[in-house]
Amino acid sequence: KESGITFDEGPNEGGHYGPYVQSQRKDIYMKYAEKLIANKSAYYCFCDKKRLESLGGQSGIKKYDKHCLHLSEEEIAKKLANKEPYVIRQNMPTSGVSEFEDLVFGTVSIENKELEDHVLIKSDGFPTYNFANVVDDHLMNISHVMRGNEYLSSTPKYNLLYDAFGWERPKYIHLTPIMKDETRKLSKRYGDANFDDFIKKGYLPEAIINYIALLGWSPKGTEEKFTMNELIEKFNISGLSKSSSIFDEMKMKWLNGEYIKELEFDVFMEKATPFFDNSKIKGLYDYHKFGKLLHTRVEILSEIPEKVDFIVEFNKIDPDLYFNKKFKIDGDVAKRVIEHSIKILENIEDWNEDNLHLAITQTASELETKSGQVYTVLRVALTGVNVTPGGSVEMADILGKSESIRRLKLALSWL
RNA sequence: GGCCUGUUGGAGAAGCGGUUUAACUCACAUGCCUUUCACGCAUGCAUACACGGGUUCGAAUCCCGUACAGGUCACCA
Repeated sequence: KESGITFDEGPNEGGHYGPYVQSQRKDIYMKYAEKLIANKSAYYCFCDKKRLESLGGQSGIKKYDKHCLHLSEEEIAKKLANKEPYVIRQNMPTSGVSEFEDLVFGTVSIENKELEDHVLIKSDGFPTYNFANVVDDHLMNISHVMRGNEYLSSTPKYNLLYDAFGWERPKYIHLTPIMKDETRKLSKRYGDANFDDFIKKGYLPEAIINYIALLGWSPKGTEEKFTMNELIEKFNISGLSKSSSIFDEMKMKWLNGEYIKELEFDVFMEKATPFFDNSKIKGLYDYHKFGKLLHTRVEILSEIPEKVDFIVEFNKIDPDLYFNKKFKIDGDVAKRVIEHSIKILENIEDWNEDNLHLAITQTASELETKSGQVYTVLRVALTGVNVTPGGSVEMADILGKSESIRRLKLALSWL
């Protein structure tokens, strides 16, 4: 639901082809299995586990030997009457070739002798996936089957089932897996991040969907950023890839950043607030002011704490931090700038960005230096770090007048 | 092991026998912008089509083999 992917039919959605819960369809499967028995495409099998195990060669790979296919009508009737447990097996042809067209992989063919007489109905009366899948898809009017390509090699046996019923085969579209690296699938079972995890990390659902759509499929043009509606409109089977693709969080991150930048500021703040709450500025500094600065500086929301925590950690500043070649700043320059700035800043009555800019310009001109020098010195003096989101004016604005002055005086004492 | 399938730069990919000296995106690098960072803009990433044969006037594109990788071989889905 959160991803924006919806179903047309299902146990929760309803629809005209129910019931949609497999256990409620038990009778249906049995009825169809019996049709297959009637036309010799399937047969009862009474073999027990022990006999089945004895079939295994030294390699451990066994194939059912069609033993029960050759049971006589009377024997079958008798075993059935005795309530002997049974399964129903698909009767595979032993010669010839099965072929089908996959819309992605093209013609796929396999020799029928490779196929085994699989169980269709288990001894508990429930169908195997192999069988339910075919019966359900046909009864529910499925035209296209899209699924992971681990089903590619079992598709021929499903087709044989469609043929045995005289049903039209669906179109097949087998999709490649998303990999974590060259050899391993991205898998929740092995602790890889899933949709929920990415949401918790501050990814936007639209960005995740957009990125995932780009794995194993490529659009016609050179655009890559699409809304769900655009994806639906642009999607075409010919863009589907035959080889698997490796999940690259870096690119998803970039995409997410694009989505974040285009969020309305209010919406951004709404989503960002929980992450601000999780940072050290909670209850201390204005989220809104930091939000303005971080809107273009953050690719995923969970980066917020690490980008803002510095503001509360104000420790003794290493004089080397002031050193700046471009603006010709060293410890002495910093000292003079801070000293003079304090005097001017103390006179600001309305502490806002405009007035702060004016104060810095004034300081620079009175000191007969470039304003860049003042900006740079103050930024370091106010924060104690040399990389900040936003500059000295924004930092001073966030800190407020008294804290700014306090920090500048401290910074001065450390020089 | 048998069978099925795949293999274009670090990642996603376009390309479907000839204007390909192989698009585009991310990552990376550099420059511009700039009070740092980021955004934005520009440029680059030292000629990368798994390898070997073949077909062809011409192959990343067709065929064969090899290597590597994945899938499958359940009374699981």
